[in-house]
Amino acid sequence: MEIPSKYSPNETEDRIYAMWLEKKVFKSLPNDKPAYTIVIPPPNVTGVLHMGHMLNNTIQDLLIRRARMRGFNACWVPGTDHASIATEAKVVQKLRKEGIKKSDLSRDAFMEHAWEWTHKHGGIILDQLKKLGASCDWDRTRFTMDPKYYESVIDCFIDLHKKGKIYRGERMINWDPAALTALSDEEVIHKEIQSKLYFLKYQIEGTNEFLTVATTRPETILGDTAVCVNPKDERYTHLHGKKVIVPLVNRAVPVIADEYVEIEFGTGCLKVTPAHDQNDFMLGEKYQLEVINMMNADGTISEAGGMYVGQERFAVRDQIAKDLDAAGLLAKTEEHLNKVGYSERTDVVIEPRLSLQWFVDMKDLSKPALENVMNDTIRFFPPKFKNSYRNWMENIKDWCISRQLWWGHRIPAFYAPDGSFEVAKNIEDAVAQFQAKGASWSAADLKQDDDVLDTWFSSWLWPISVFDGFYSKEELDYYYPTADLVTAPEIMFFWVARMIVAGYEYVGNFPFKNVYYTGIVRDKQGRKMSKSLGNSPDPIELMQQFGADGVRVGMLLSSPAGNDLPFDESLCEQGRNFANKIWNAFRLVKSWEEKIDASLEQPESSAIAVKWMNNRFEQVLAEMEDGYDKFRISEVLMQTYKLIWDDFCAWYLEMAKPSYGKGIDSKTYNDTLDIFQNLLKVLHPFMPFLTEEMWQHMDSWKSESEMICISNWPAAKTFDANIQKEFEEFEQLVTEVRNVRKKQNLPNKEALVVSFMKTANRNSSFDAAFTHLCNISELNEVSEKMNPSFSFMVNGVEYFIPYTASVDVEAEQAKMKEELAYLEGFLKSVEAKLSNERFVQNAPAAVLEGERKKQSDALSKIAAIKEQLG
RNA sequence: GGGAGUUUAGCUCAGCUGGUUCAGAGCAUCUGCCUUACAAGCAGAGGGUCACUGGUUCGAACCCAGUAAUUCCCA
Repeated sequence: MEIPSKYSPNETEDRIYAMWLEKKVFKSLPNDKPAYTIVIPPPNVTGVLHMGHMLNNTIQDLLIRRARMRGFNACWVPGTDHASIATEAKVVQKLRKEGIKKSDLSRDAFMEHAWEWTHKHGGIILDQLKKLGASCDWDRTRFTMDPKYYESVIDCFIDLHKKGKIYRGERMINWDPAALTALSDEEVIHKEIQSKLYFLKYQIEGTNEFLTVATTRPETILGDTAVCVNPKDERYTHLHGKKVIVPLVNRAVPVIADEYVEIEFGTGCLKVTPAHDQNDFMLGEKYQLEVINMMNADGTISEAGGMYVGQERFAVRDQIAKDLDAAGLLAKTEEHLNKVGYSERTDVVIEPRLSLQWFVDMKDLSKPALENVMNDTIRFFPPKFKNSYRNWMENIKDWCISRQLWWGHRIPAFYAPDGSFEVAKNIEDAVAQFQAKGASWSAADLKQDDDVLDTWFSSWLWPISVFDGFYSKEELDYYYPTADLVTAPEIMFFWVARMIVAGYEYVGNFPFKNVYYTGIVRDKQGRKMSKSLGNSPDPIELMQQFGADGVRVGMLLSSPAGNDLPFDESLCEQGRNFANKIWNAFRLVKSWEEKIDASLEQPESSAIAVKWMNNRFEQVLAEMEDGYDKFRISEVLMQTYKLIWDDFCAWYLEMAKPSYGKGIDSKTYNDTLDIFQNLLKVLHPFMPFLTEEMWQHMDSWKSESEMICISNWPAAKTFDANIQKEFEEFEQLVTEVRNVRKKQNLPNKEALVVSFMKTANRNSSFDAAFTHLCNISELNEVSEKMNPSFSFMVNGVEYFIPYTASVDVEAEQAKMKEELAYLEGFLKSVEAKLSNERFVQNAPAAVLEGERKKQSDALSKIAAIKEQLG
């Protein structure tokens, strides 16, 4: 059979993936085997695959594939998130293009559009994951708005409300005046903005004196109800208890004193607008200040403002500055670098706003979640994230869960005309509950809350609800807790922490054992990859160019847990090259099939090669298992890479390769197949397509297991560190000989004679491999130095290769002198150490011994060079 | 403003208990090679004041303090 010299992933990957699906190898149902479960961080239902997903899902696939091969019942649950605000924004945008305004639609009509949009664009991302090779159990695909999932979210709300953990209250929230909804803190992006600091003059009541107050938002004076100074600020002590007149508005407000005010900032005086600033609200509650809400939901000035009514907030800011200036009440303005909150979705400036919202009281709920991360019941990788987790959980605030949107889980609260309400699963239950309390409202009287729940209020149940855990214990008991969660550190608070909270609250156990935090994928300039910057490559195109395996390797080559990944296409190129390298190793071994000569004995050089390679495999396997335990994925990949490229291809295959025109003995051939098979197994999680393709080409492998993805992971055996040590000497020897060849321009075809000085303890175990690999015609033991010749020392044994005519003797001697000088300097430093009494007294024996060995090695090398120089 | 990191070769990173795993890896670079699996390759080589300053120690990339640069999270 003809195998092309270049591996072409495009012809392979779809075929292999189709085979896996057809054989249902990713399917999982509870059985006798131990479960190993991962739930996917559900991407936005209408989203498309970006590089962050690629990284994330490659890691998950790797973990799940390895687990599957290690004999676990591996279950990777895929699914998507309804992404309330993002999806609704897209639907609104699409409708607008069609000339339809959301406000003209009924809720039901809008929902129809939203579902239509979801069905049209939903699931694209899941198909893209298949290209990547993701071995999810696709039959389990879940969506956070599936009927059963929906129900669990509503039941959770009702339950927490019953427990008194959910309440309704007036709070300062982040208001998006464009989307007309409250946002969670996490949906607000703080940007540094060059703005102005306005210095406003407040007349002190009953005097002609003025107090100057600095503010970035002069329009909010319409809502001022106090001015605050620091009690320690001596400049203003005389004003405590006095009143000042708000400029233009002419309202008299008290001067209050609170430590909150920073003496250094501005003039040290703070205007207090309780309705329009989080901290001012706090001051307002503390000092019982009047609350004037001077702004409408859309960001225009309200009736309560009294002036500029109906005008837009930023227009008023400019206007009021002019008017203040005209009235002589604007002392000055300064440039000021200010942090301003913007809406993640609409990119408008957030308005702090008082409003009635639903909250979850997190204080008690979060306790087990904090404790069990800190005590490593749930382990974070890398562990440094425990610090910020603790910081957040210890200062946790109540969670605002209502959103003024339609796309999502509608809050199950039913209001009576008198404003009283009941939380119930449906309107019938609500009527019954009202009646139980003696209120005889009928269904027609009641109105359900218009708002929906924060998306995270559904996704925090993900590890439970994907198994219908609220309604059936069967699957939950088997699959939960899951093994690993792979996600980005940015959503540690709004997702990871809350899943842990929900896990303890509803299952009484943690949702996952390990959390692996990936880094952020950045471009070469260190910028985060984003659609708006247009600096993100299209993952699908990348996979077409380099193959899914190449891209997987590229992503993992440089991404230790928690570290950002500076993405560069050259990494994928490296991955592709690696695939090709293995492919060609396969071609070589495959070609031996026809060269087997049963009459041949295994040559000694091959026997040692097999022995060493098997030993090497065990050694690296042990290192890899250790790396996996610590989630040091990129290190494991690099170990695998070097094991295959360097150890197997560069050394083993070269040693085992029959000489030109010769056949191969069947023992070496079979040993090589066994070695190759193990290598492919440990490589499979990284490069599933390539390894499966090769597996399918080799009948003897297929007879062990139909497919590599369900074959058995190699069991760890012991290894002999001595063999590796001997190999390293051999490696050095080969390199020295190659250098000599290079110096003389001697091609490998020409055989060489190598001599070595008779020594008692020279190890000869690799001699056969040495003569085979380096084309040595004679390897002689001599008792006298050979001159003139190249000489070098490997582990205390001196080797000689006679000069041929073309050697530049002068240059050789100059080089030797250089080395001599270096060795003498080295010796001096070692001897200085050894003559230091305190070192000799304090250093451990092993260190001392090492230093003495350095000394004796250096001495013998120096002697050898001196002799060579004559 | 509060908190958490990071700084080692041109790039991306290892370096675990202070000492032979101690200055390393991959990529990139340079020099030879179309050598009968692979030029997407082979063989070899060069490359670092371990951010800076001080301290502890017989001994510091590693521990301590300070400085600088930088990233992230929170307000």
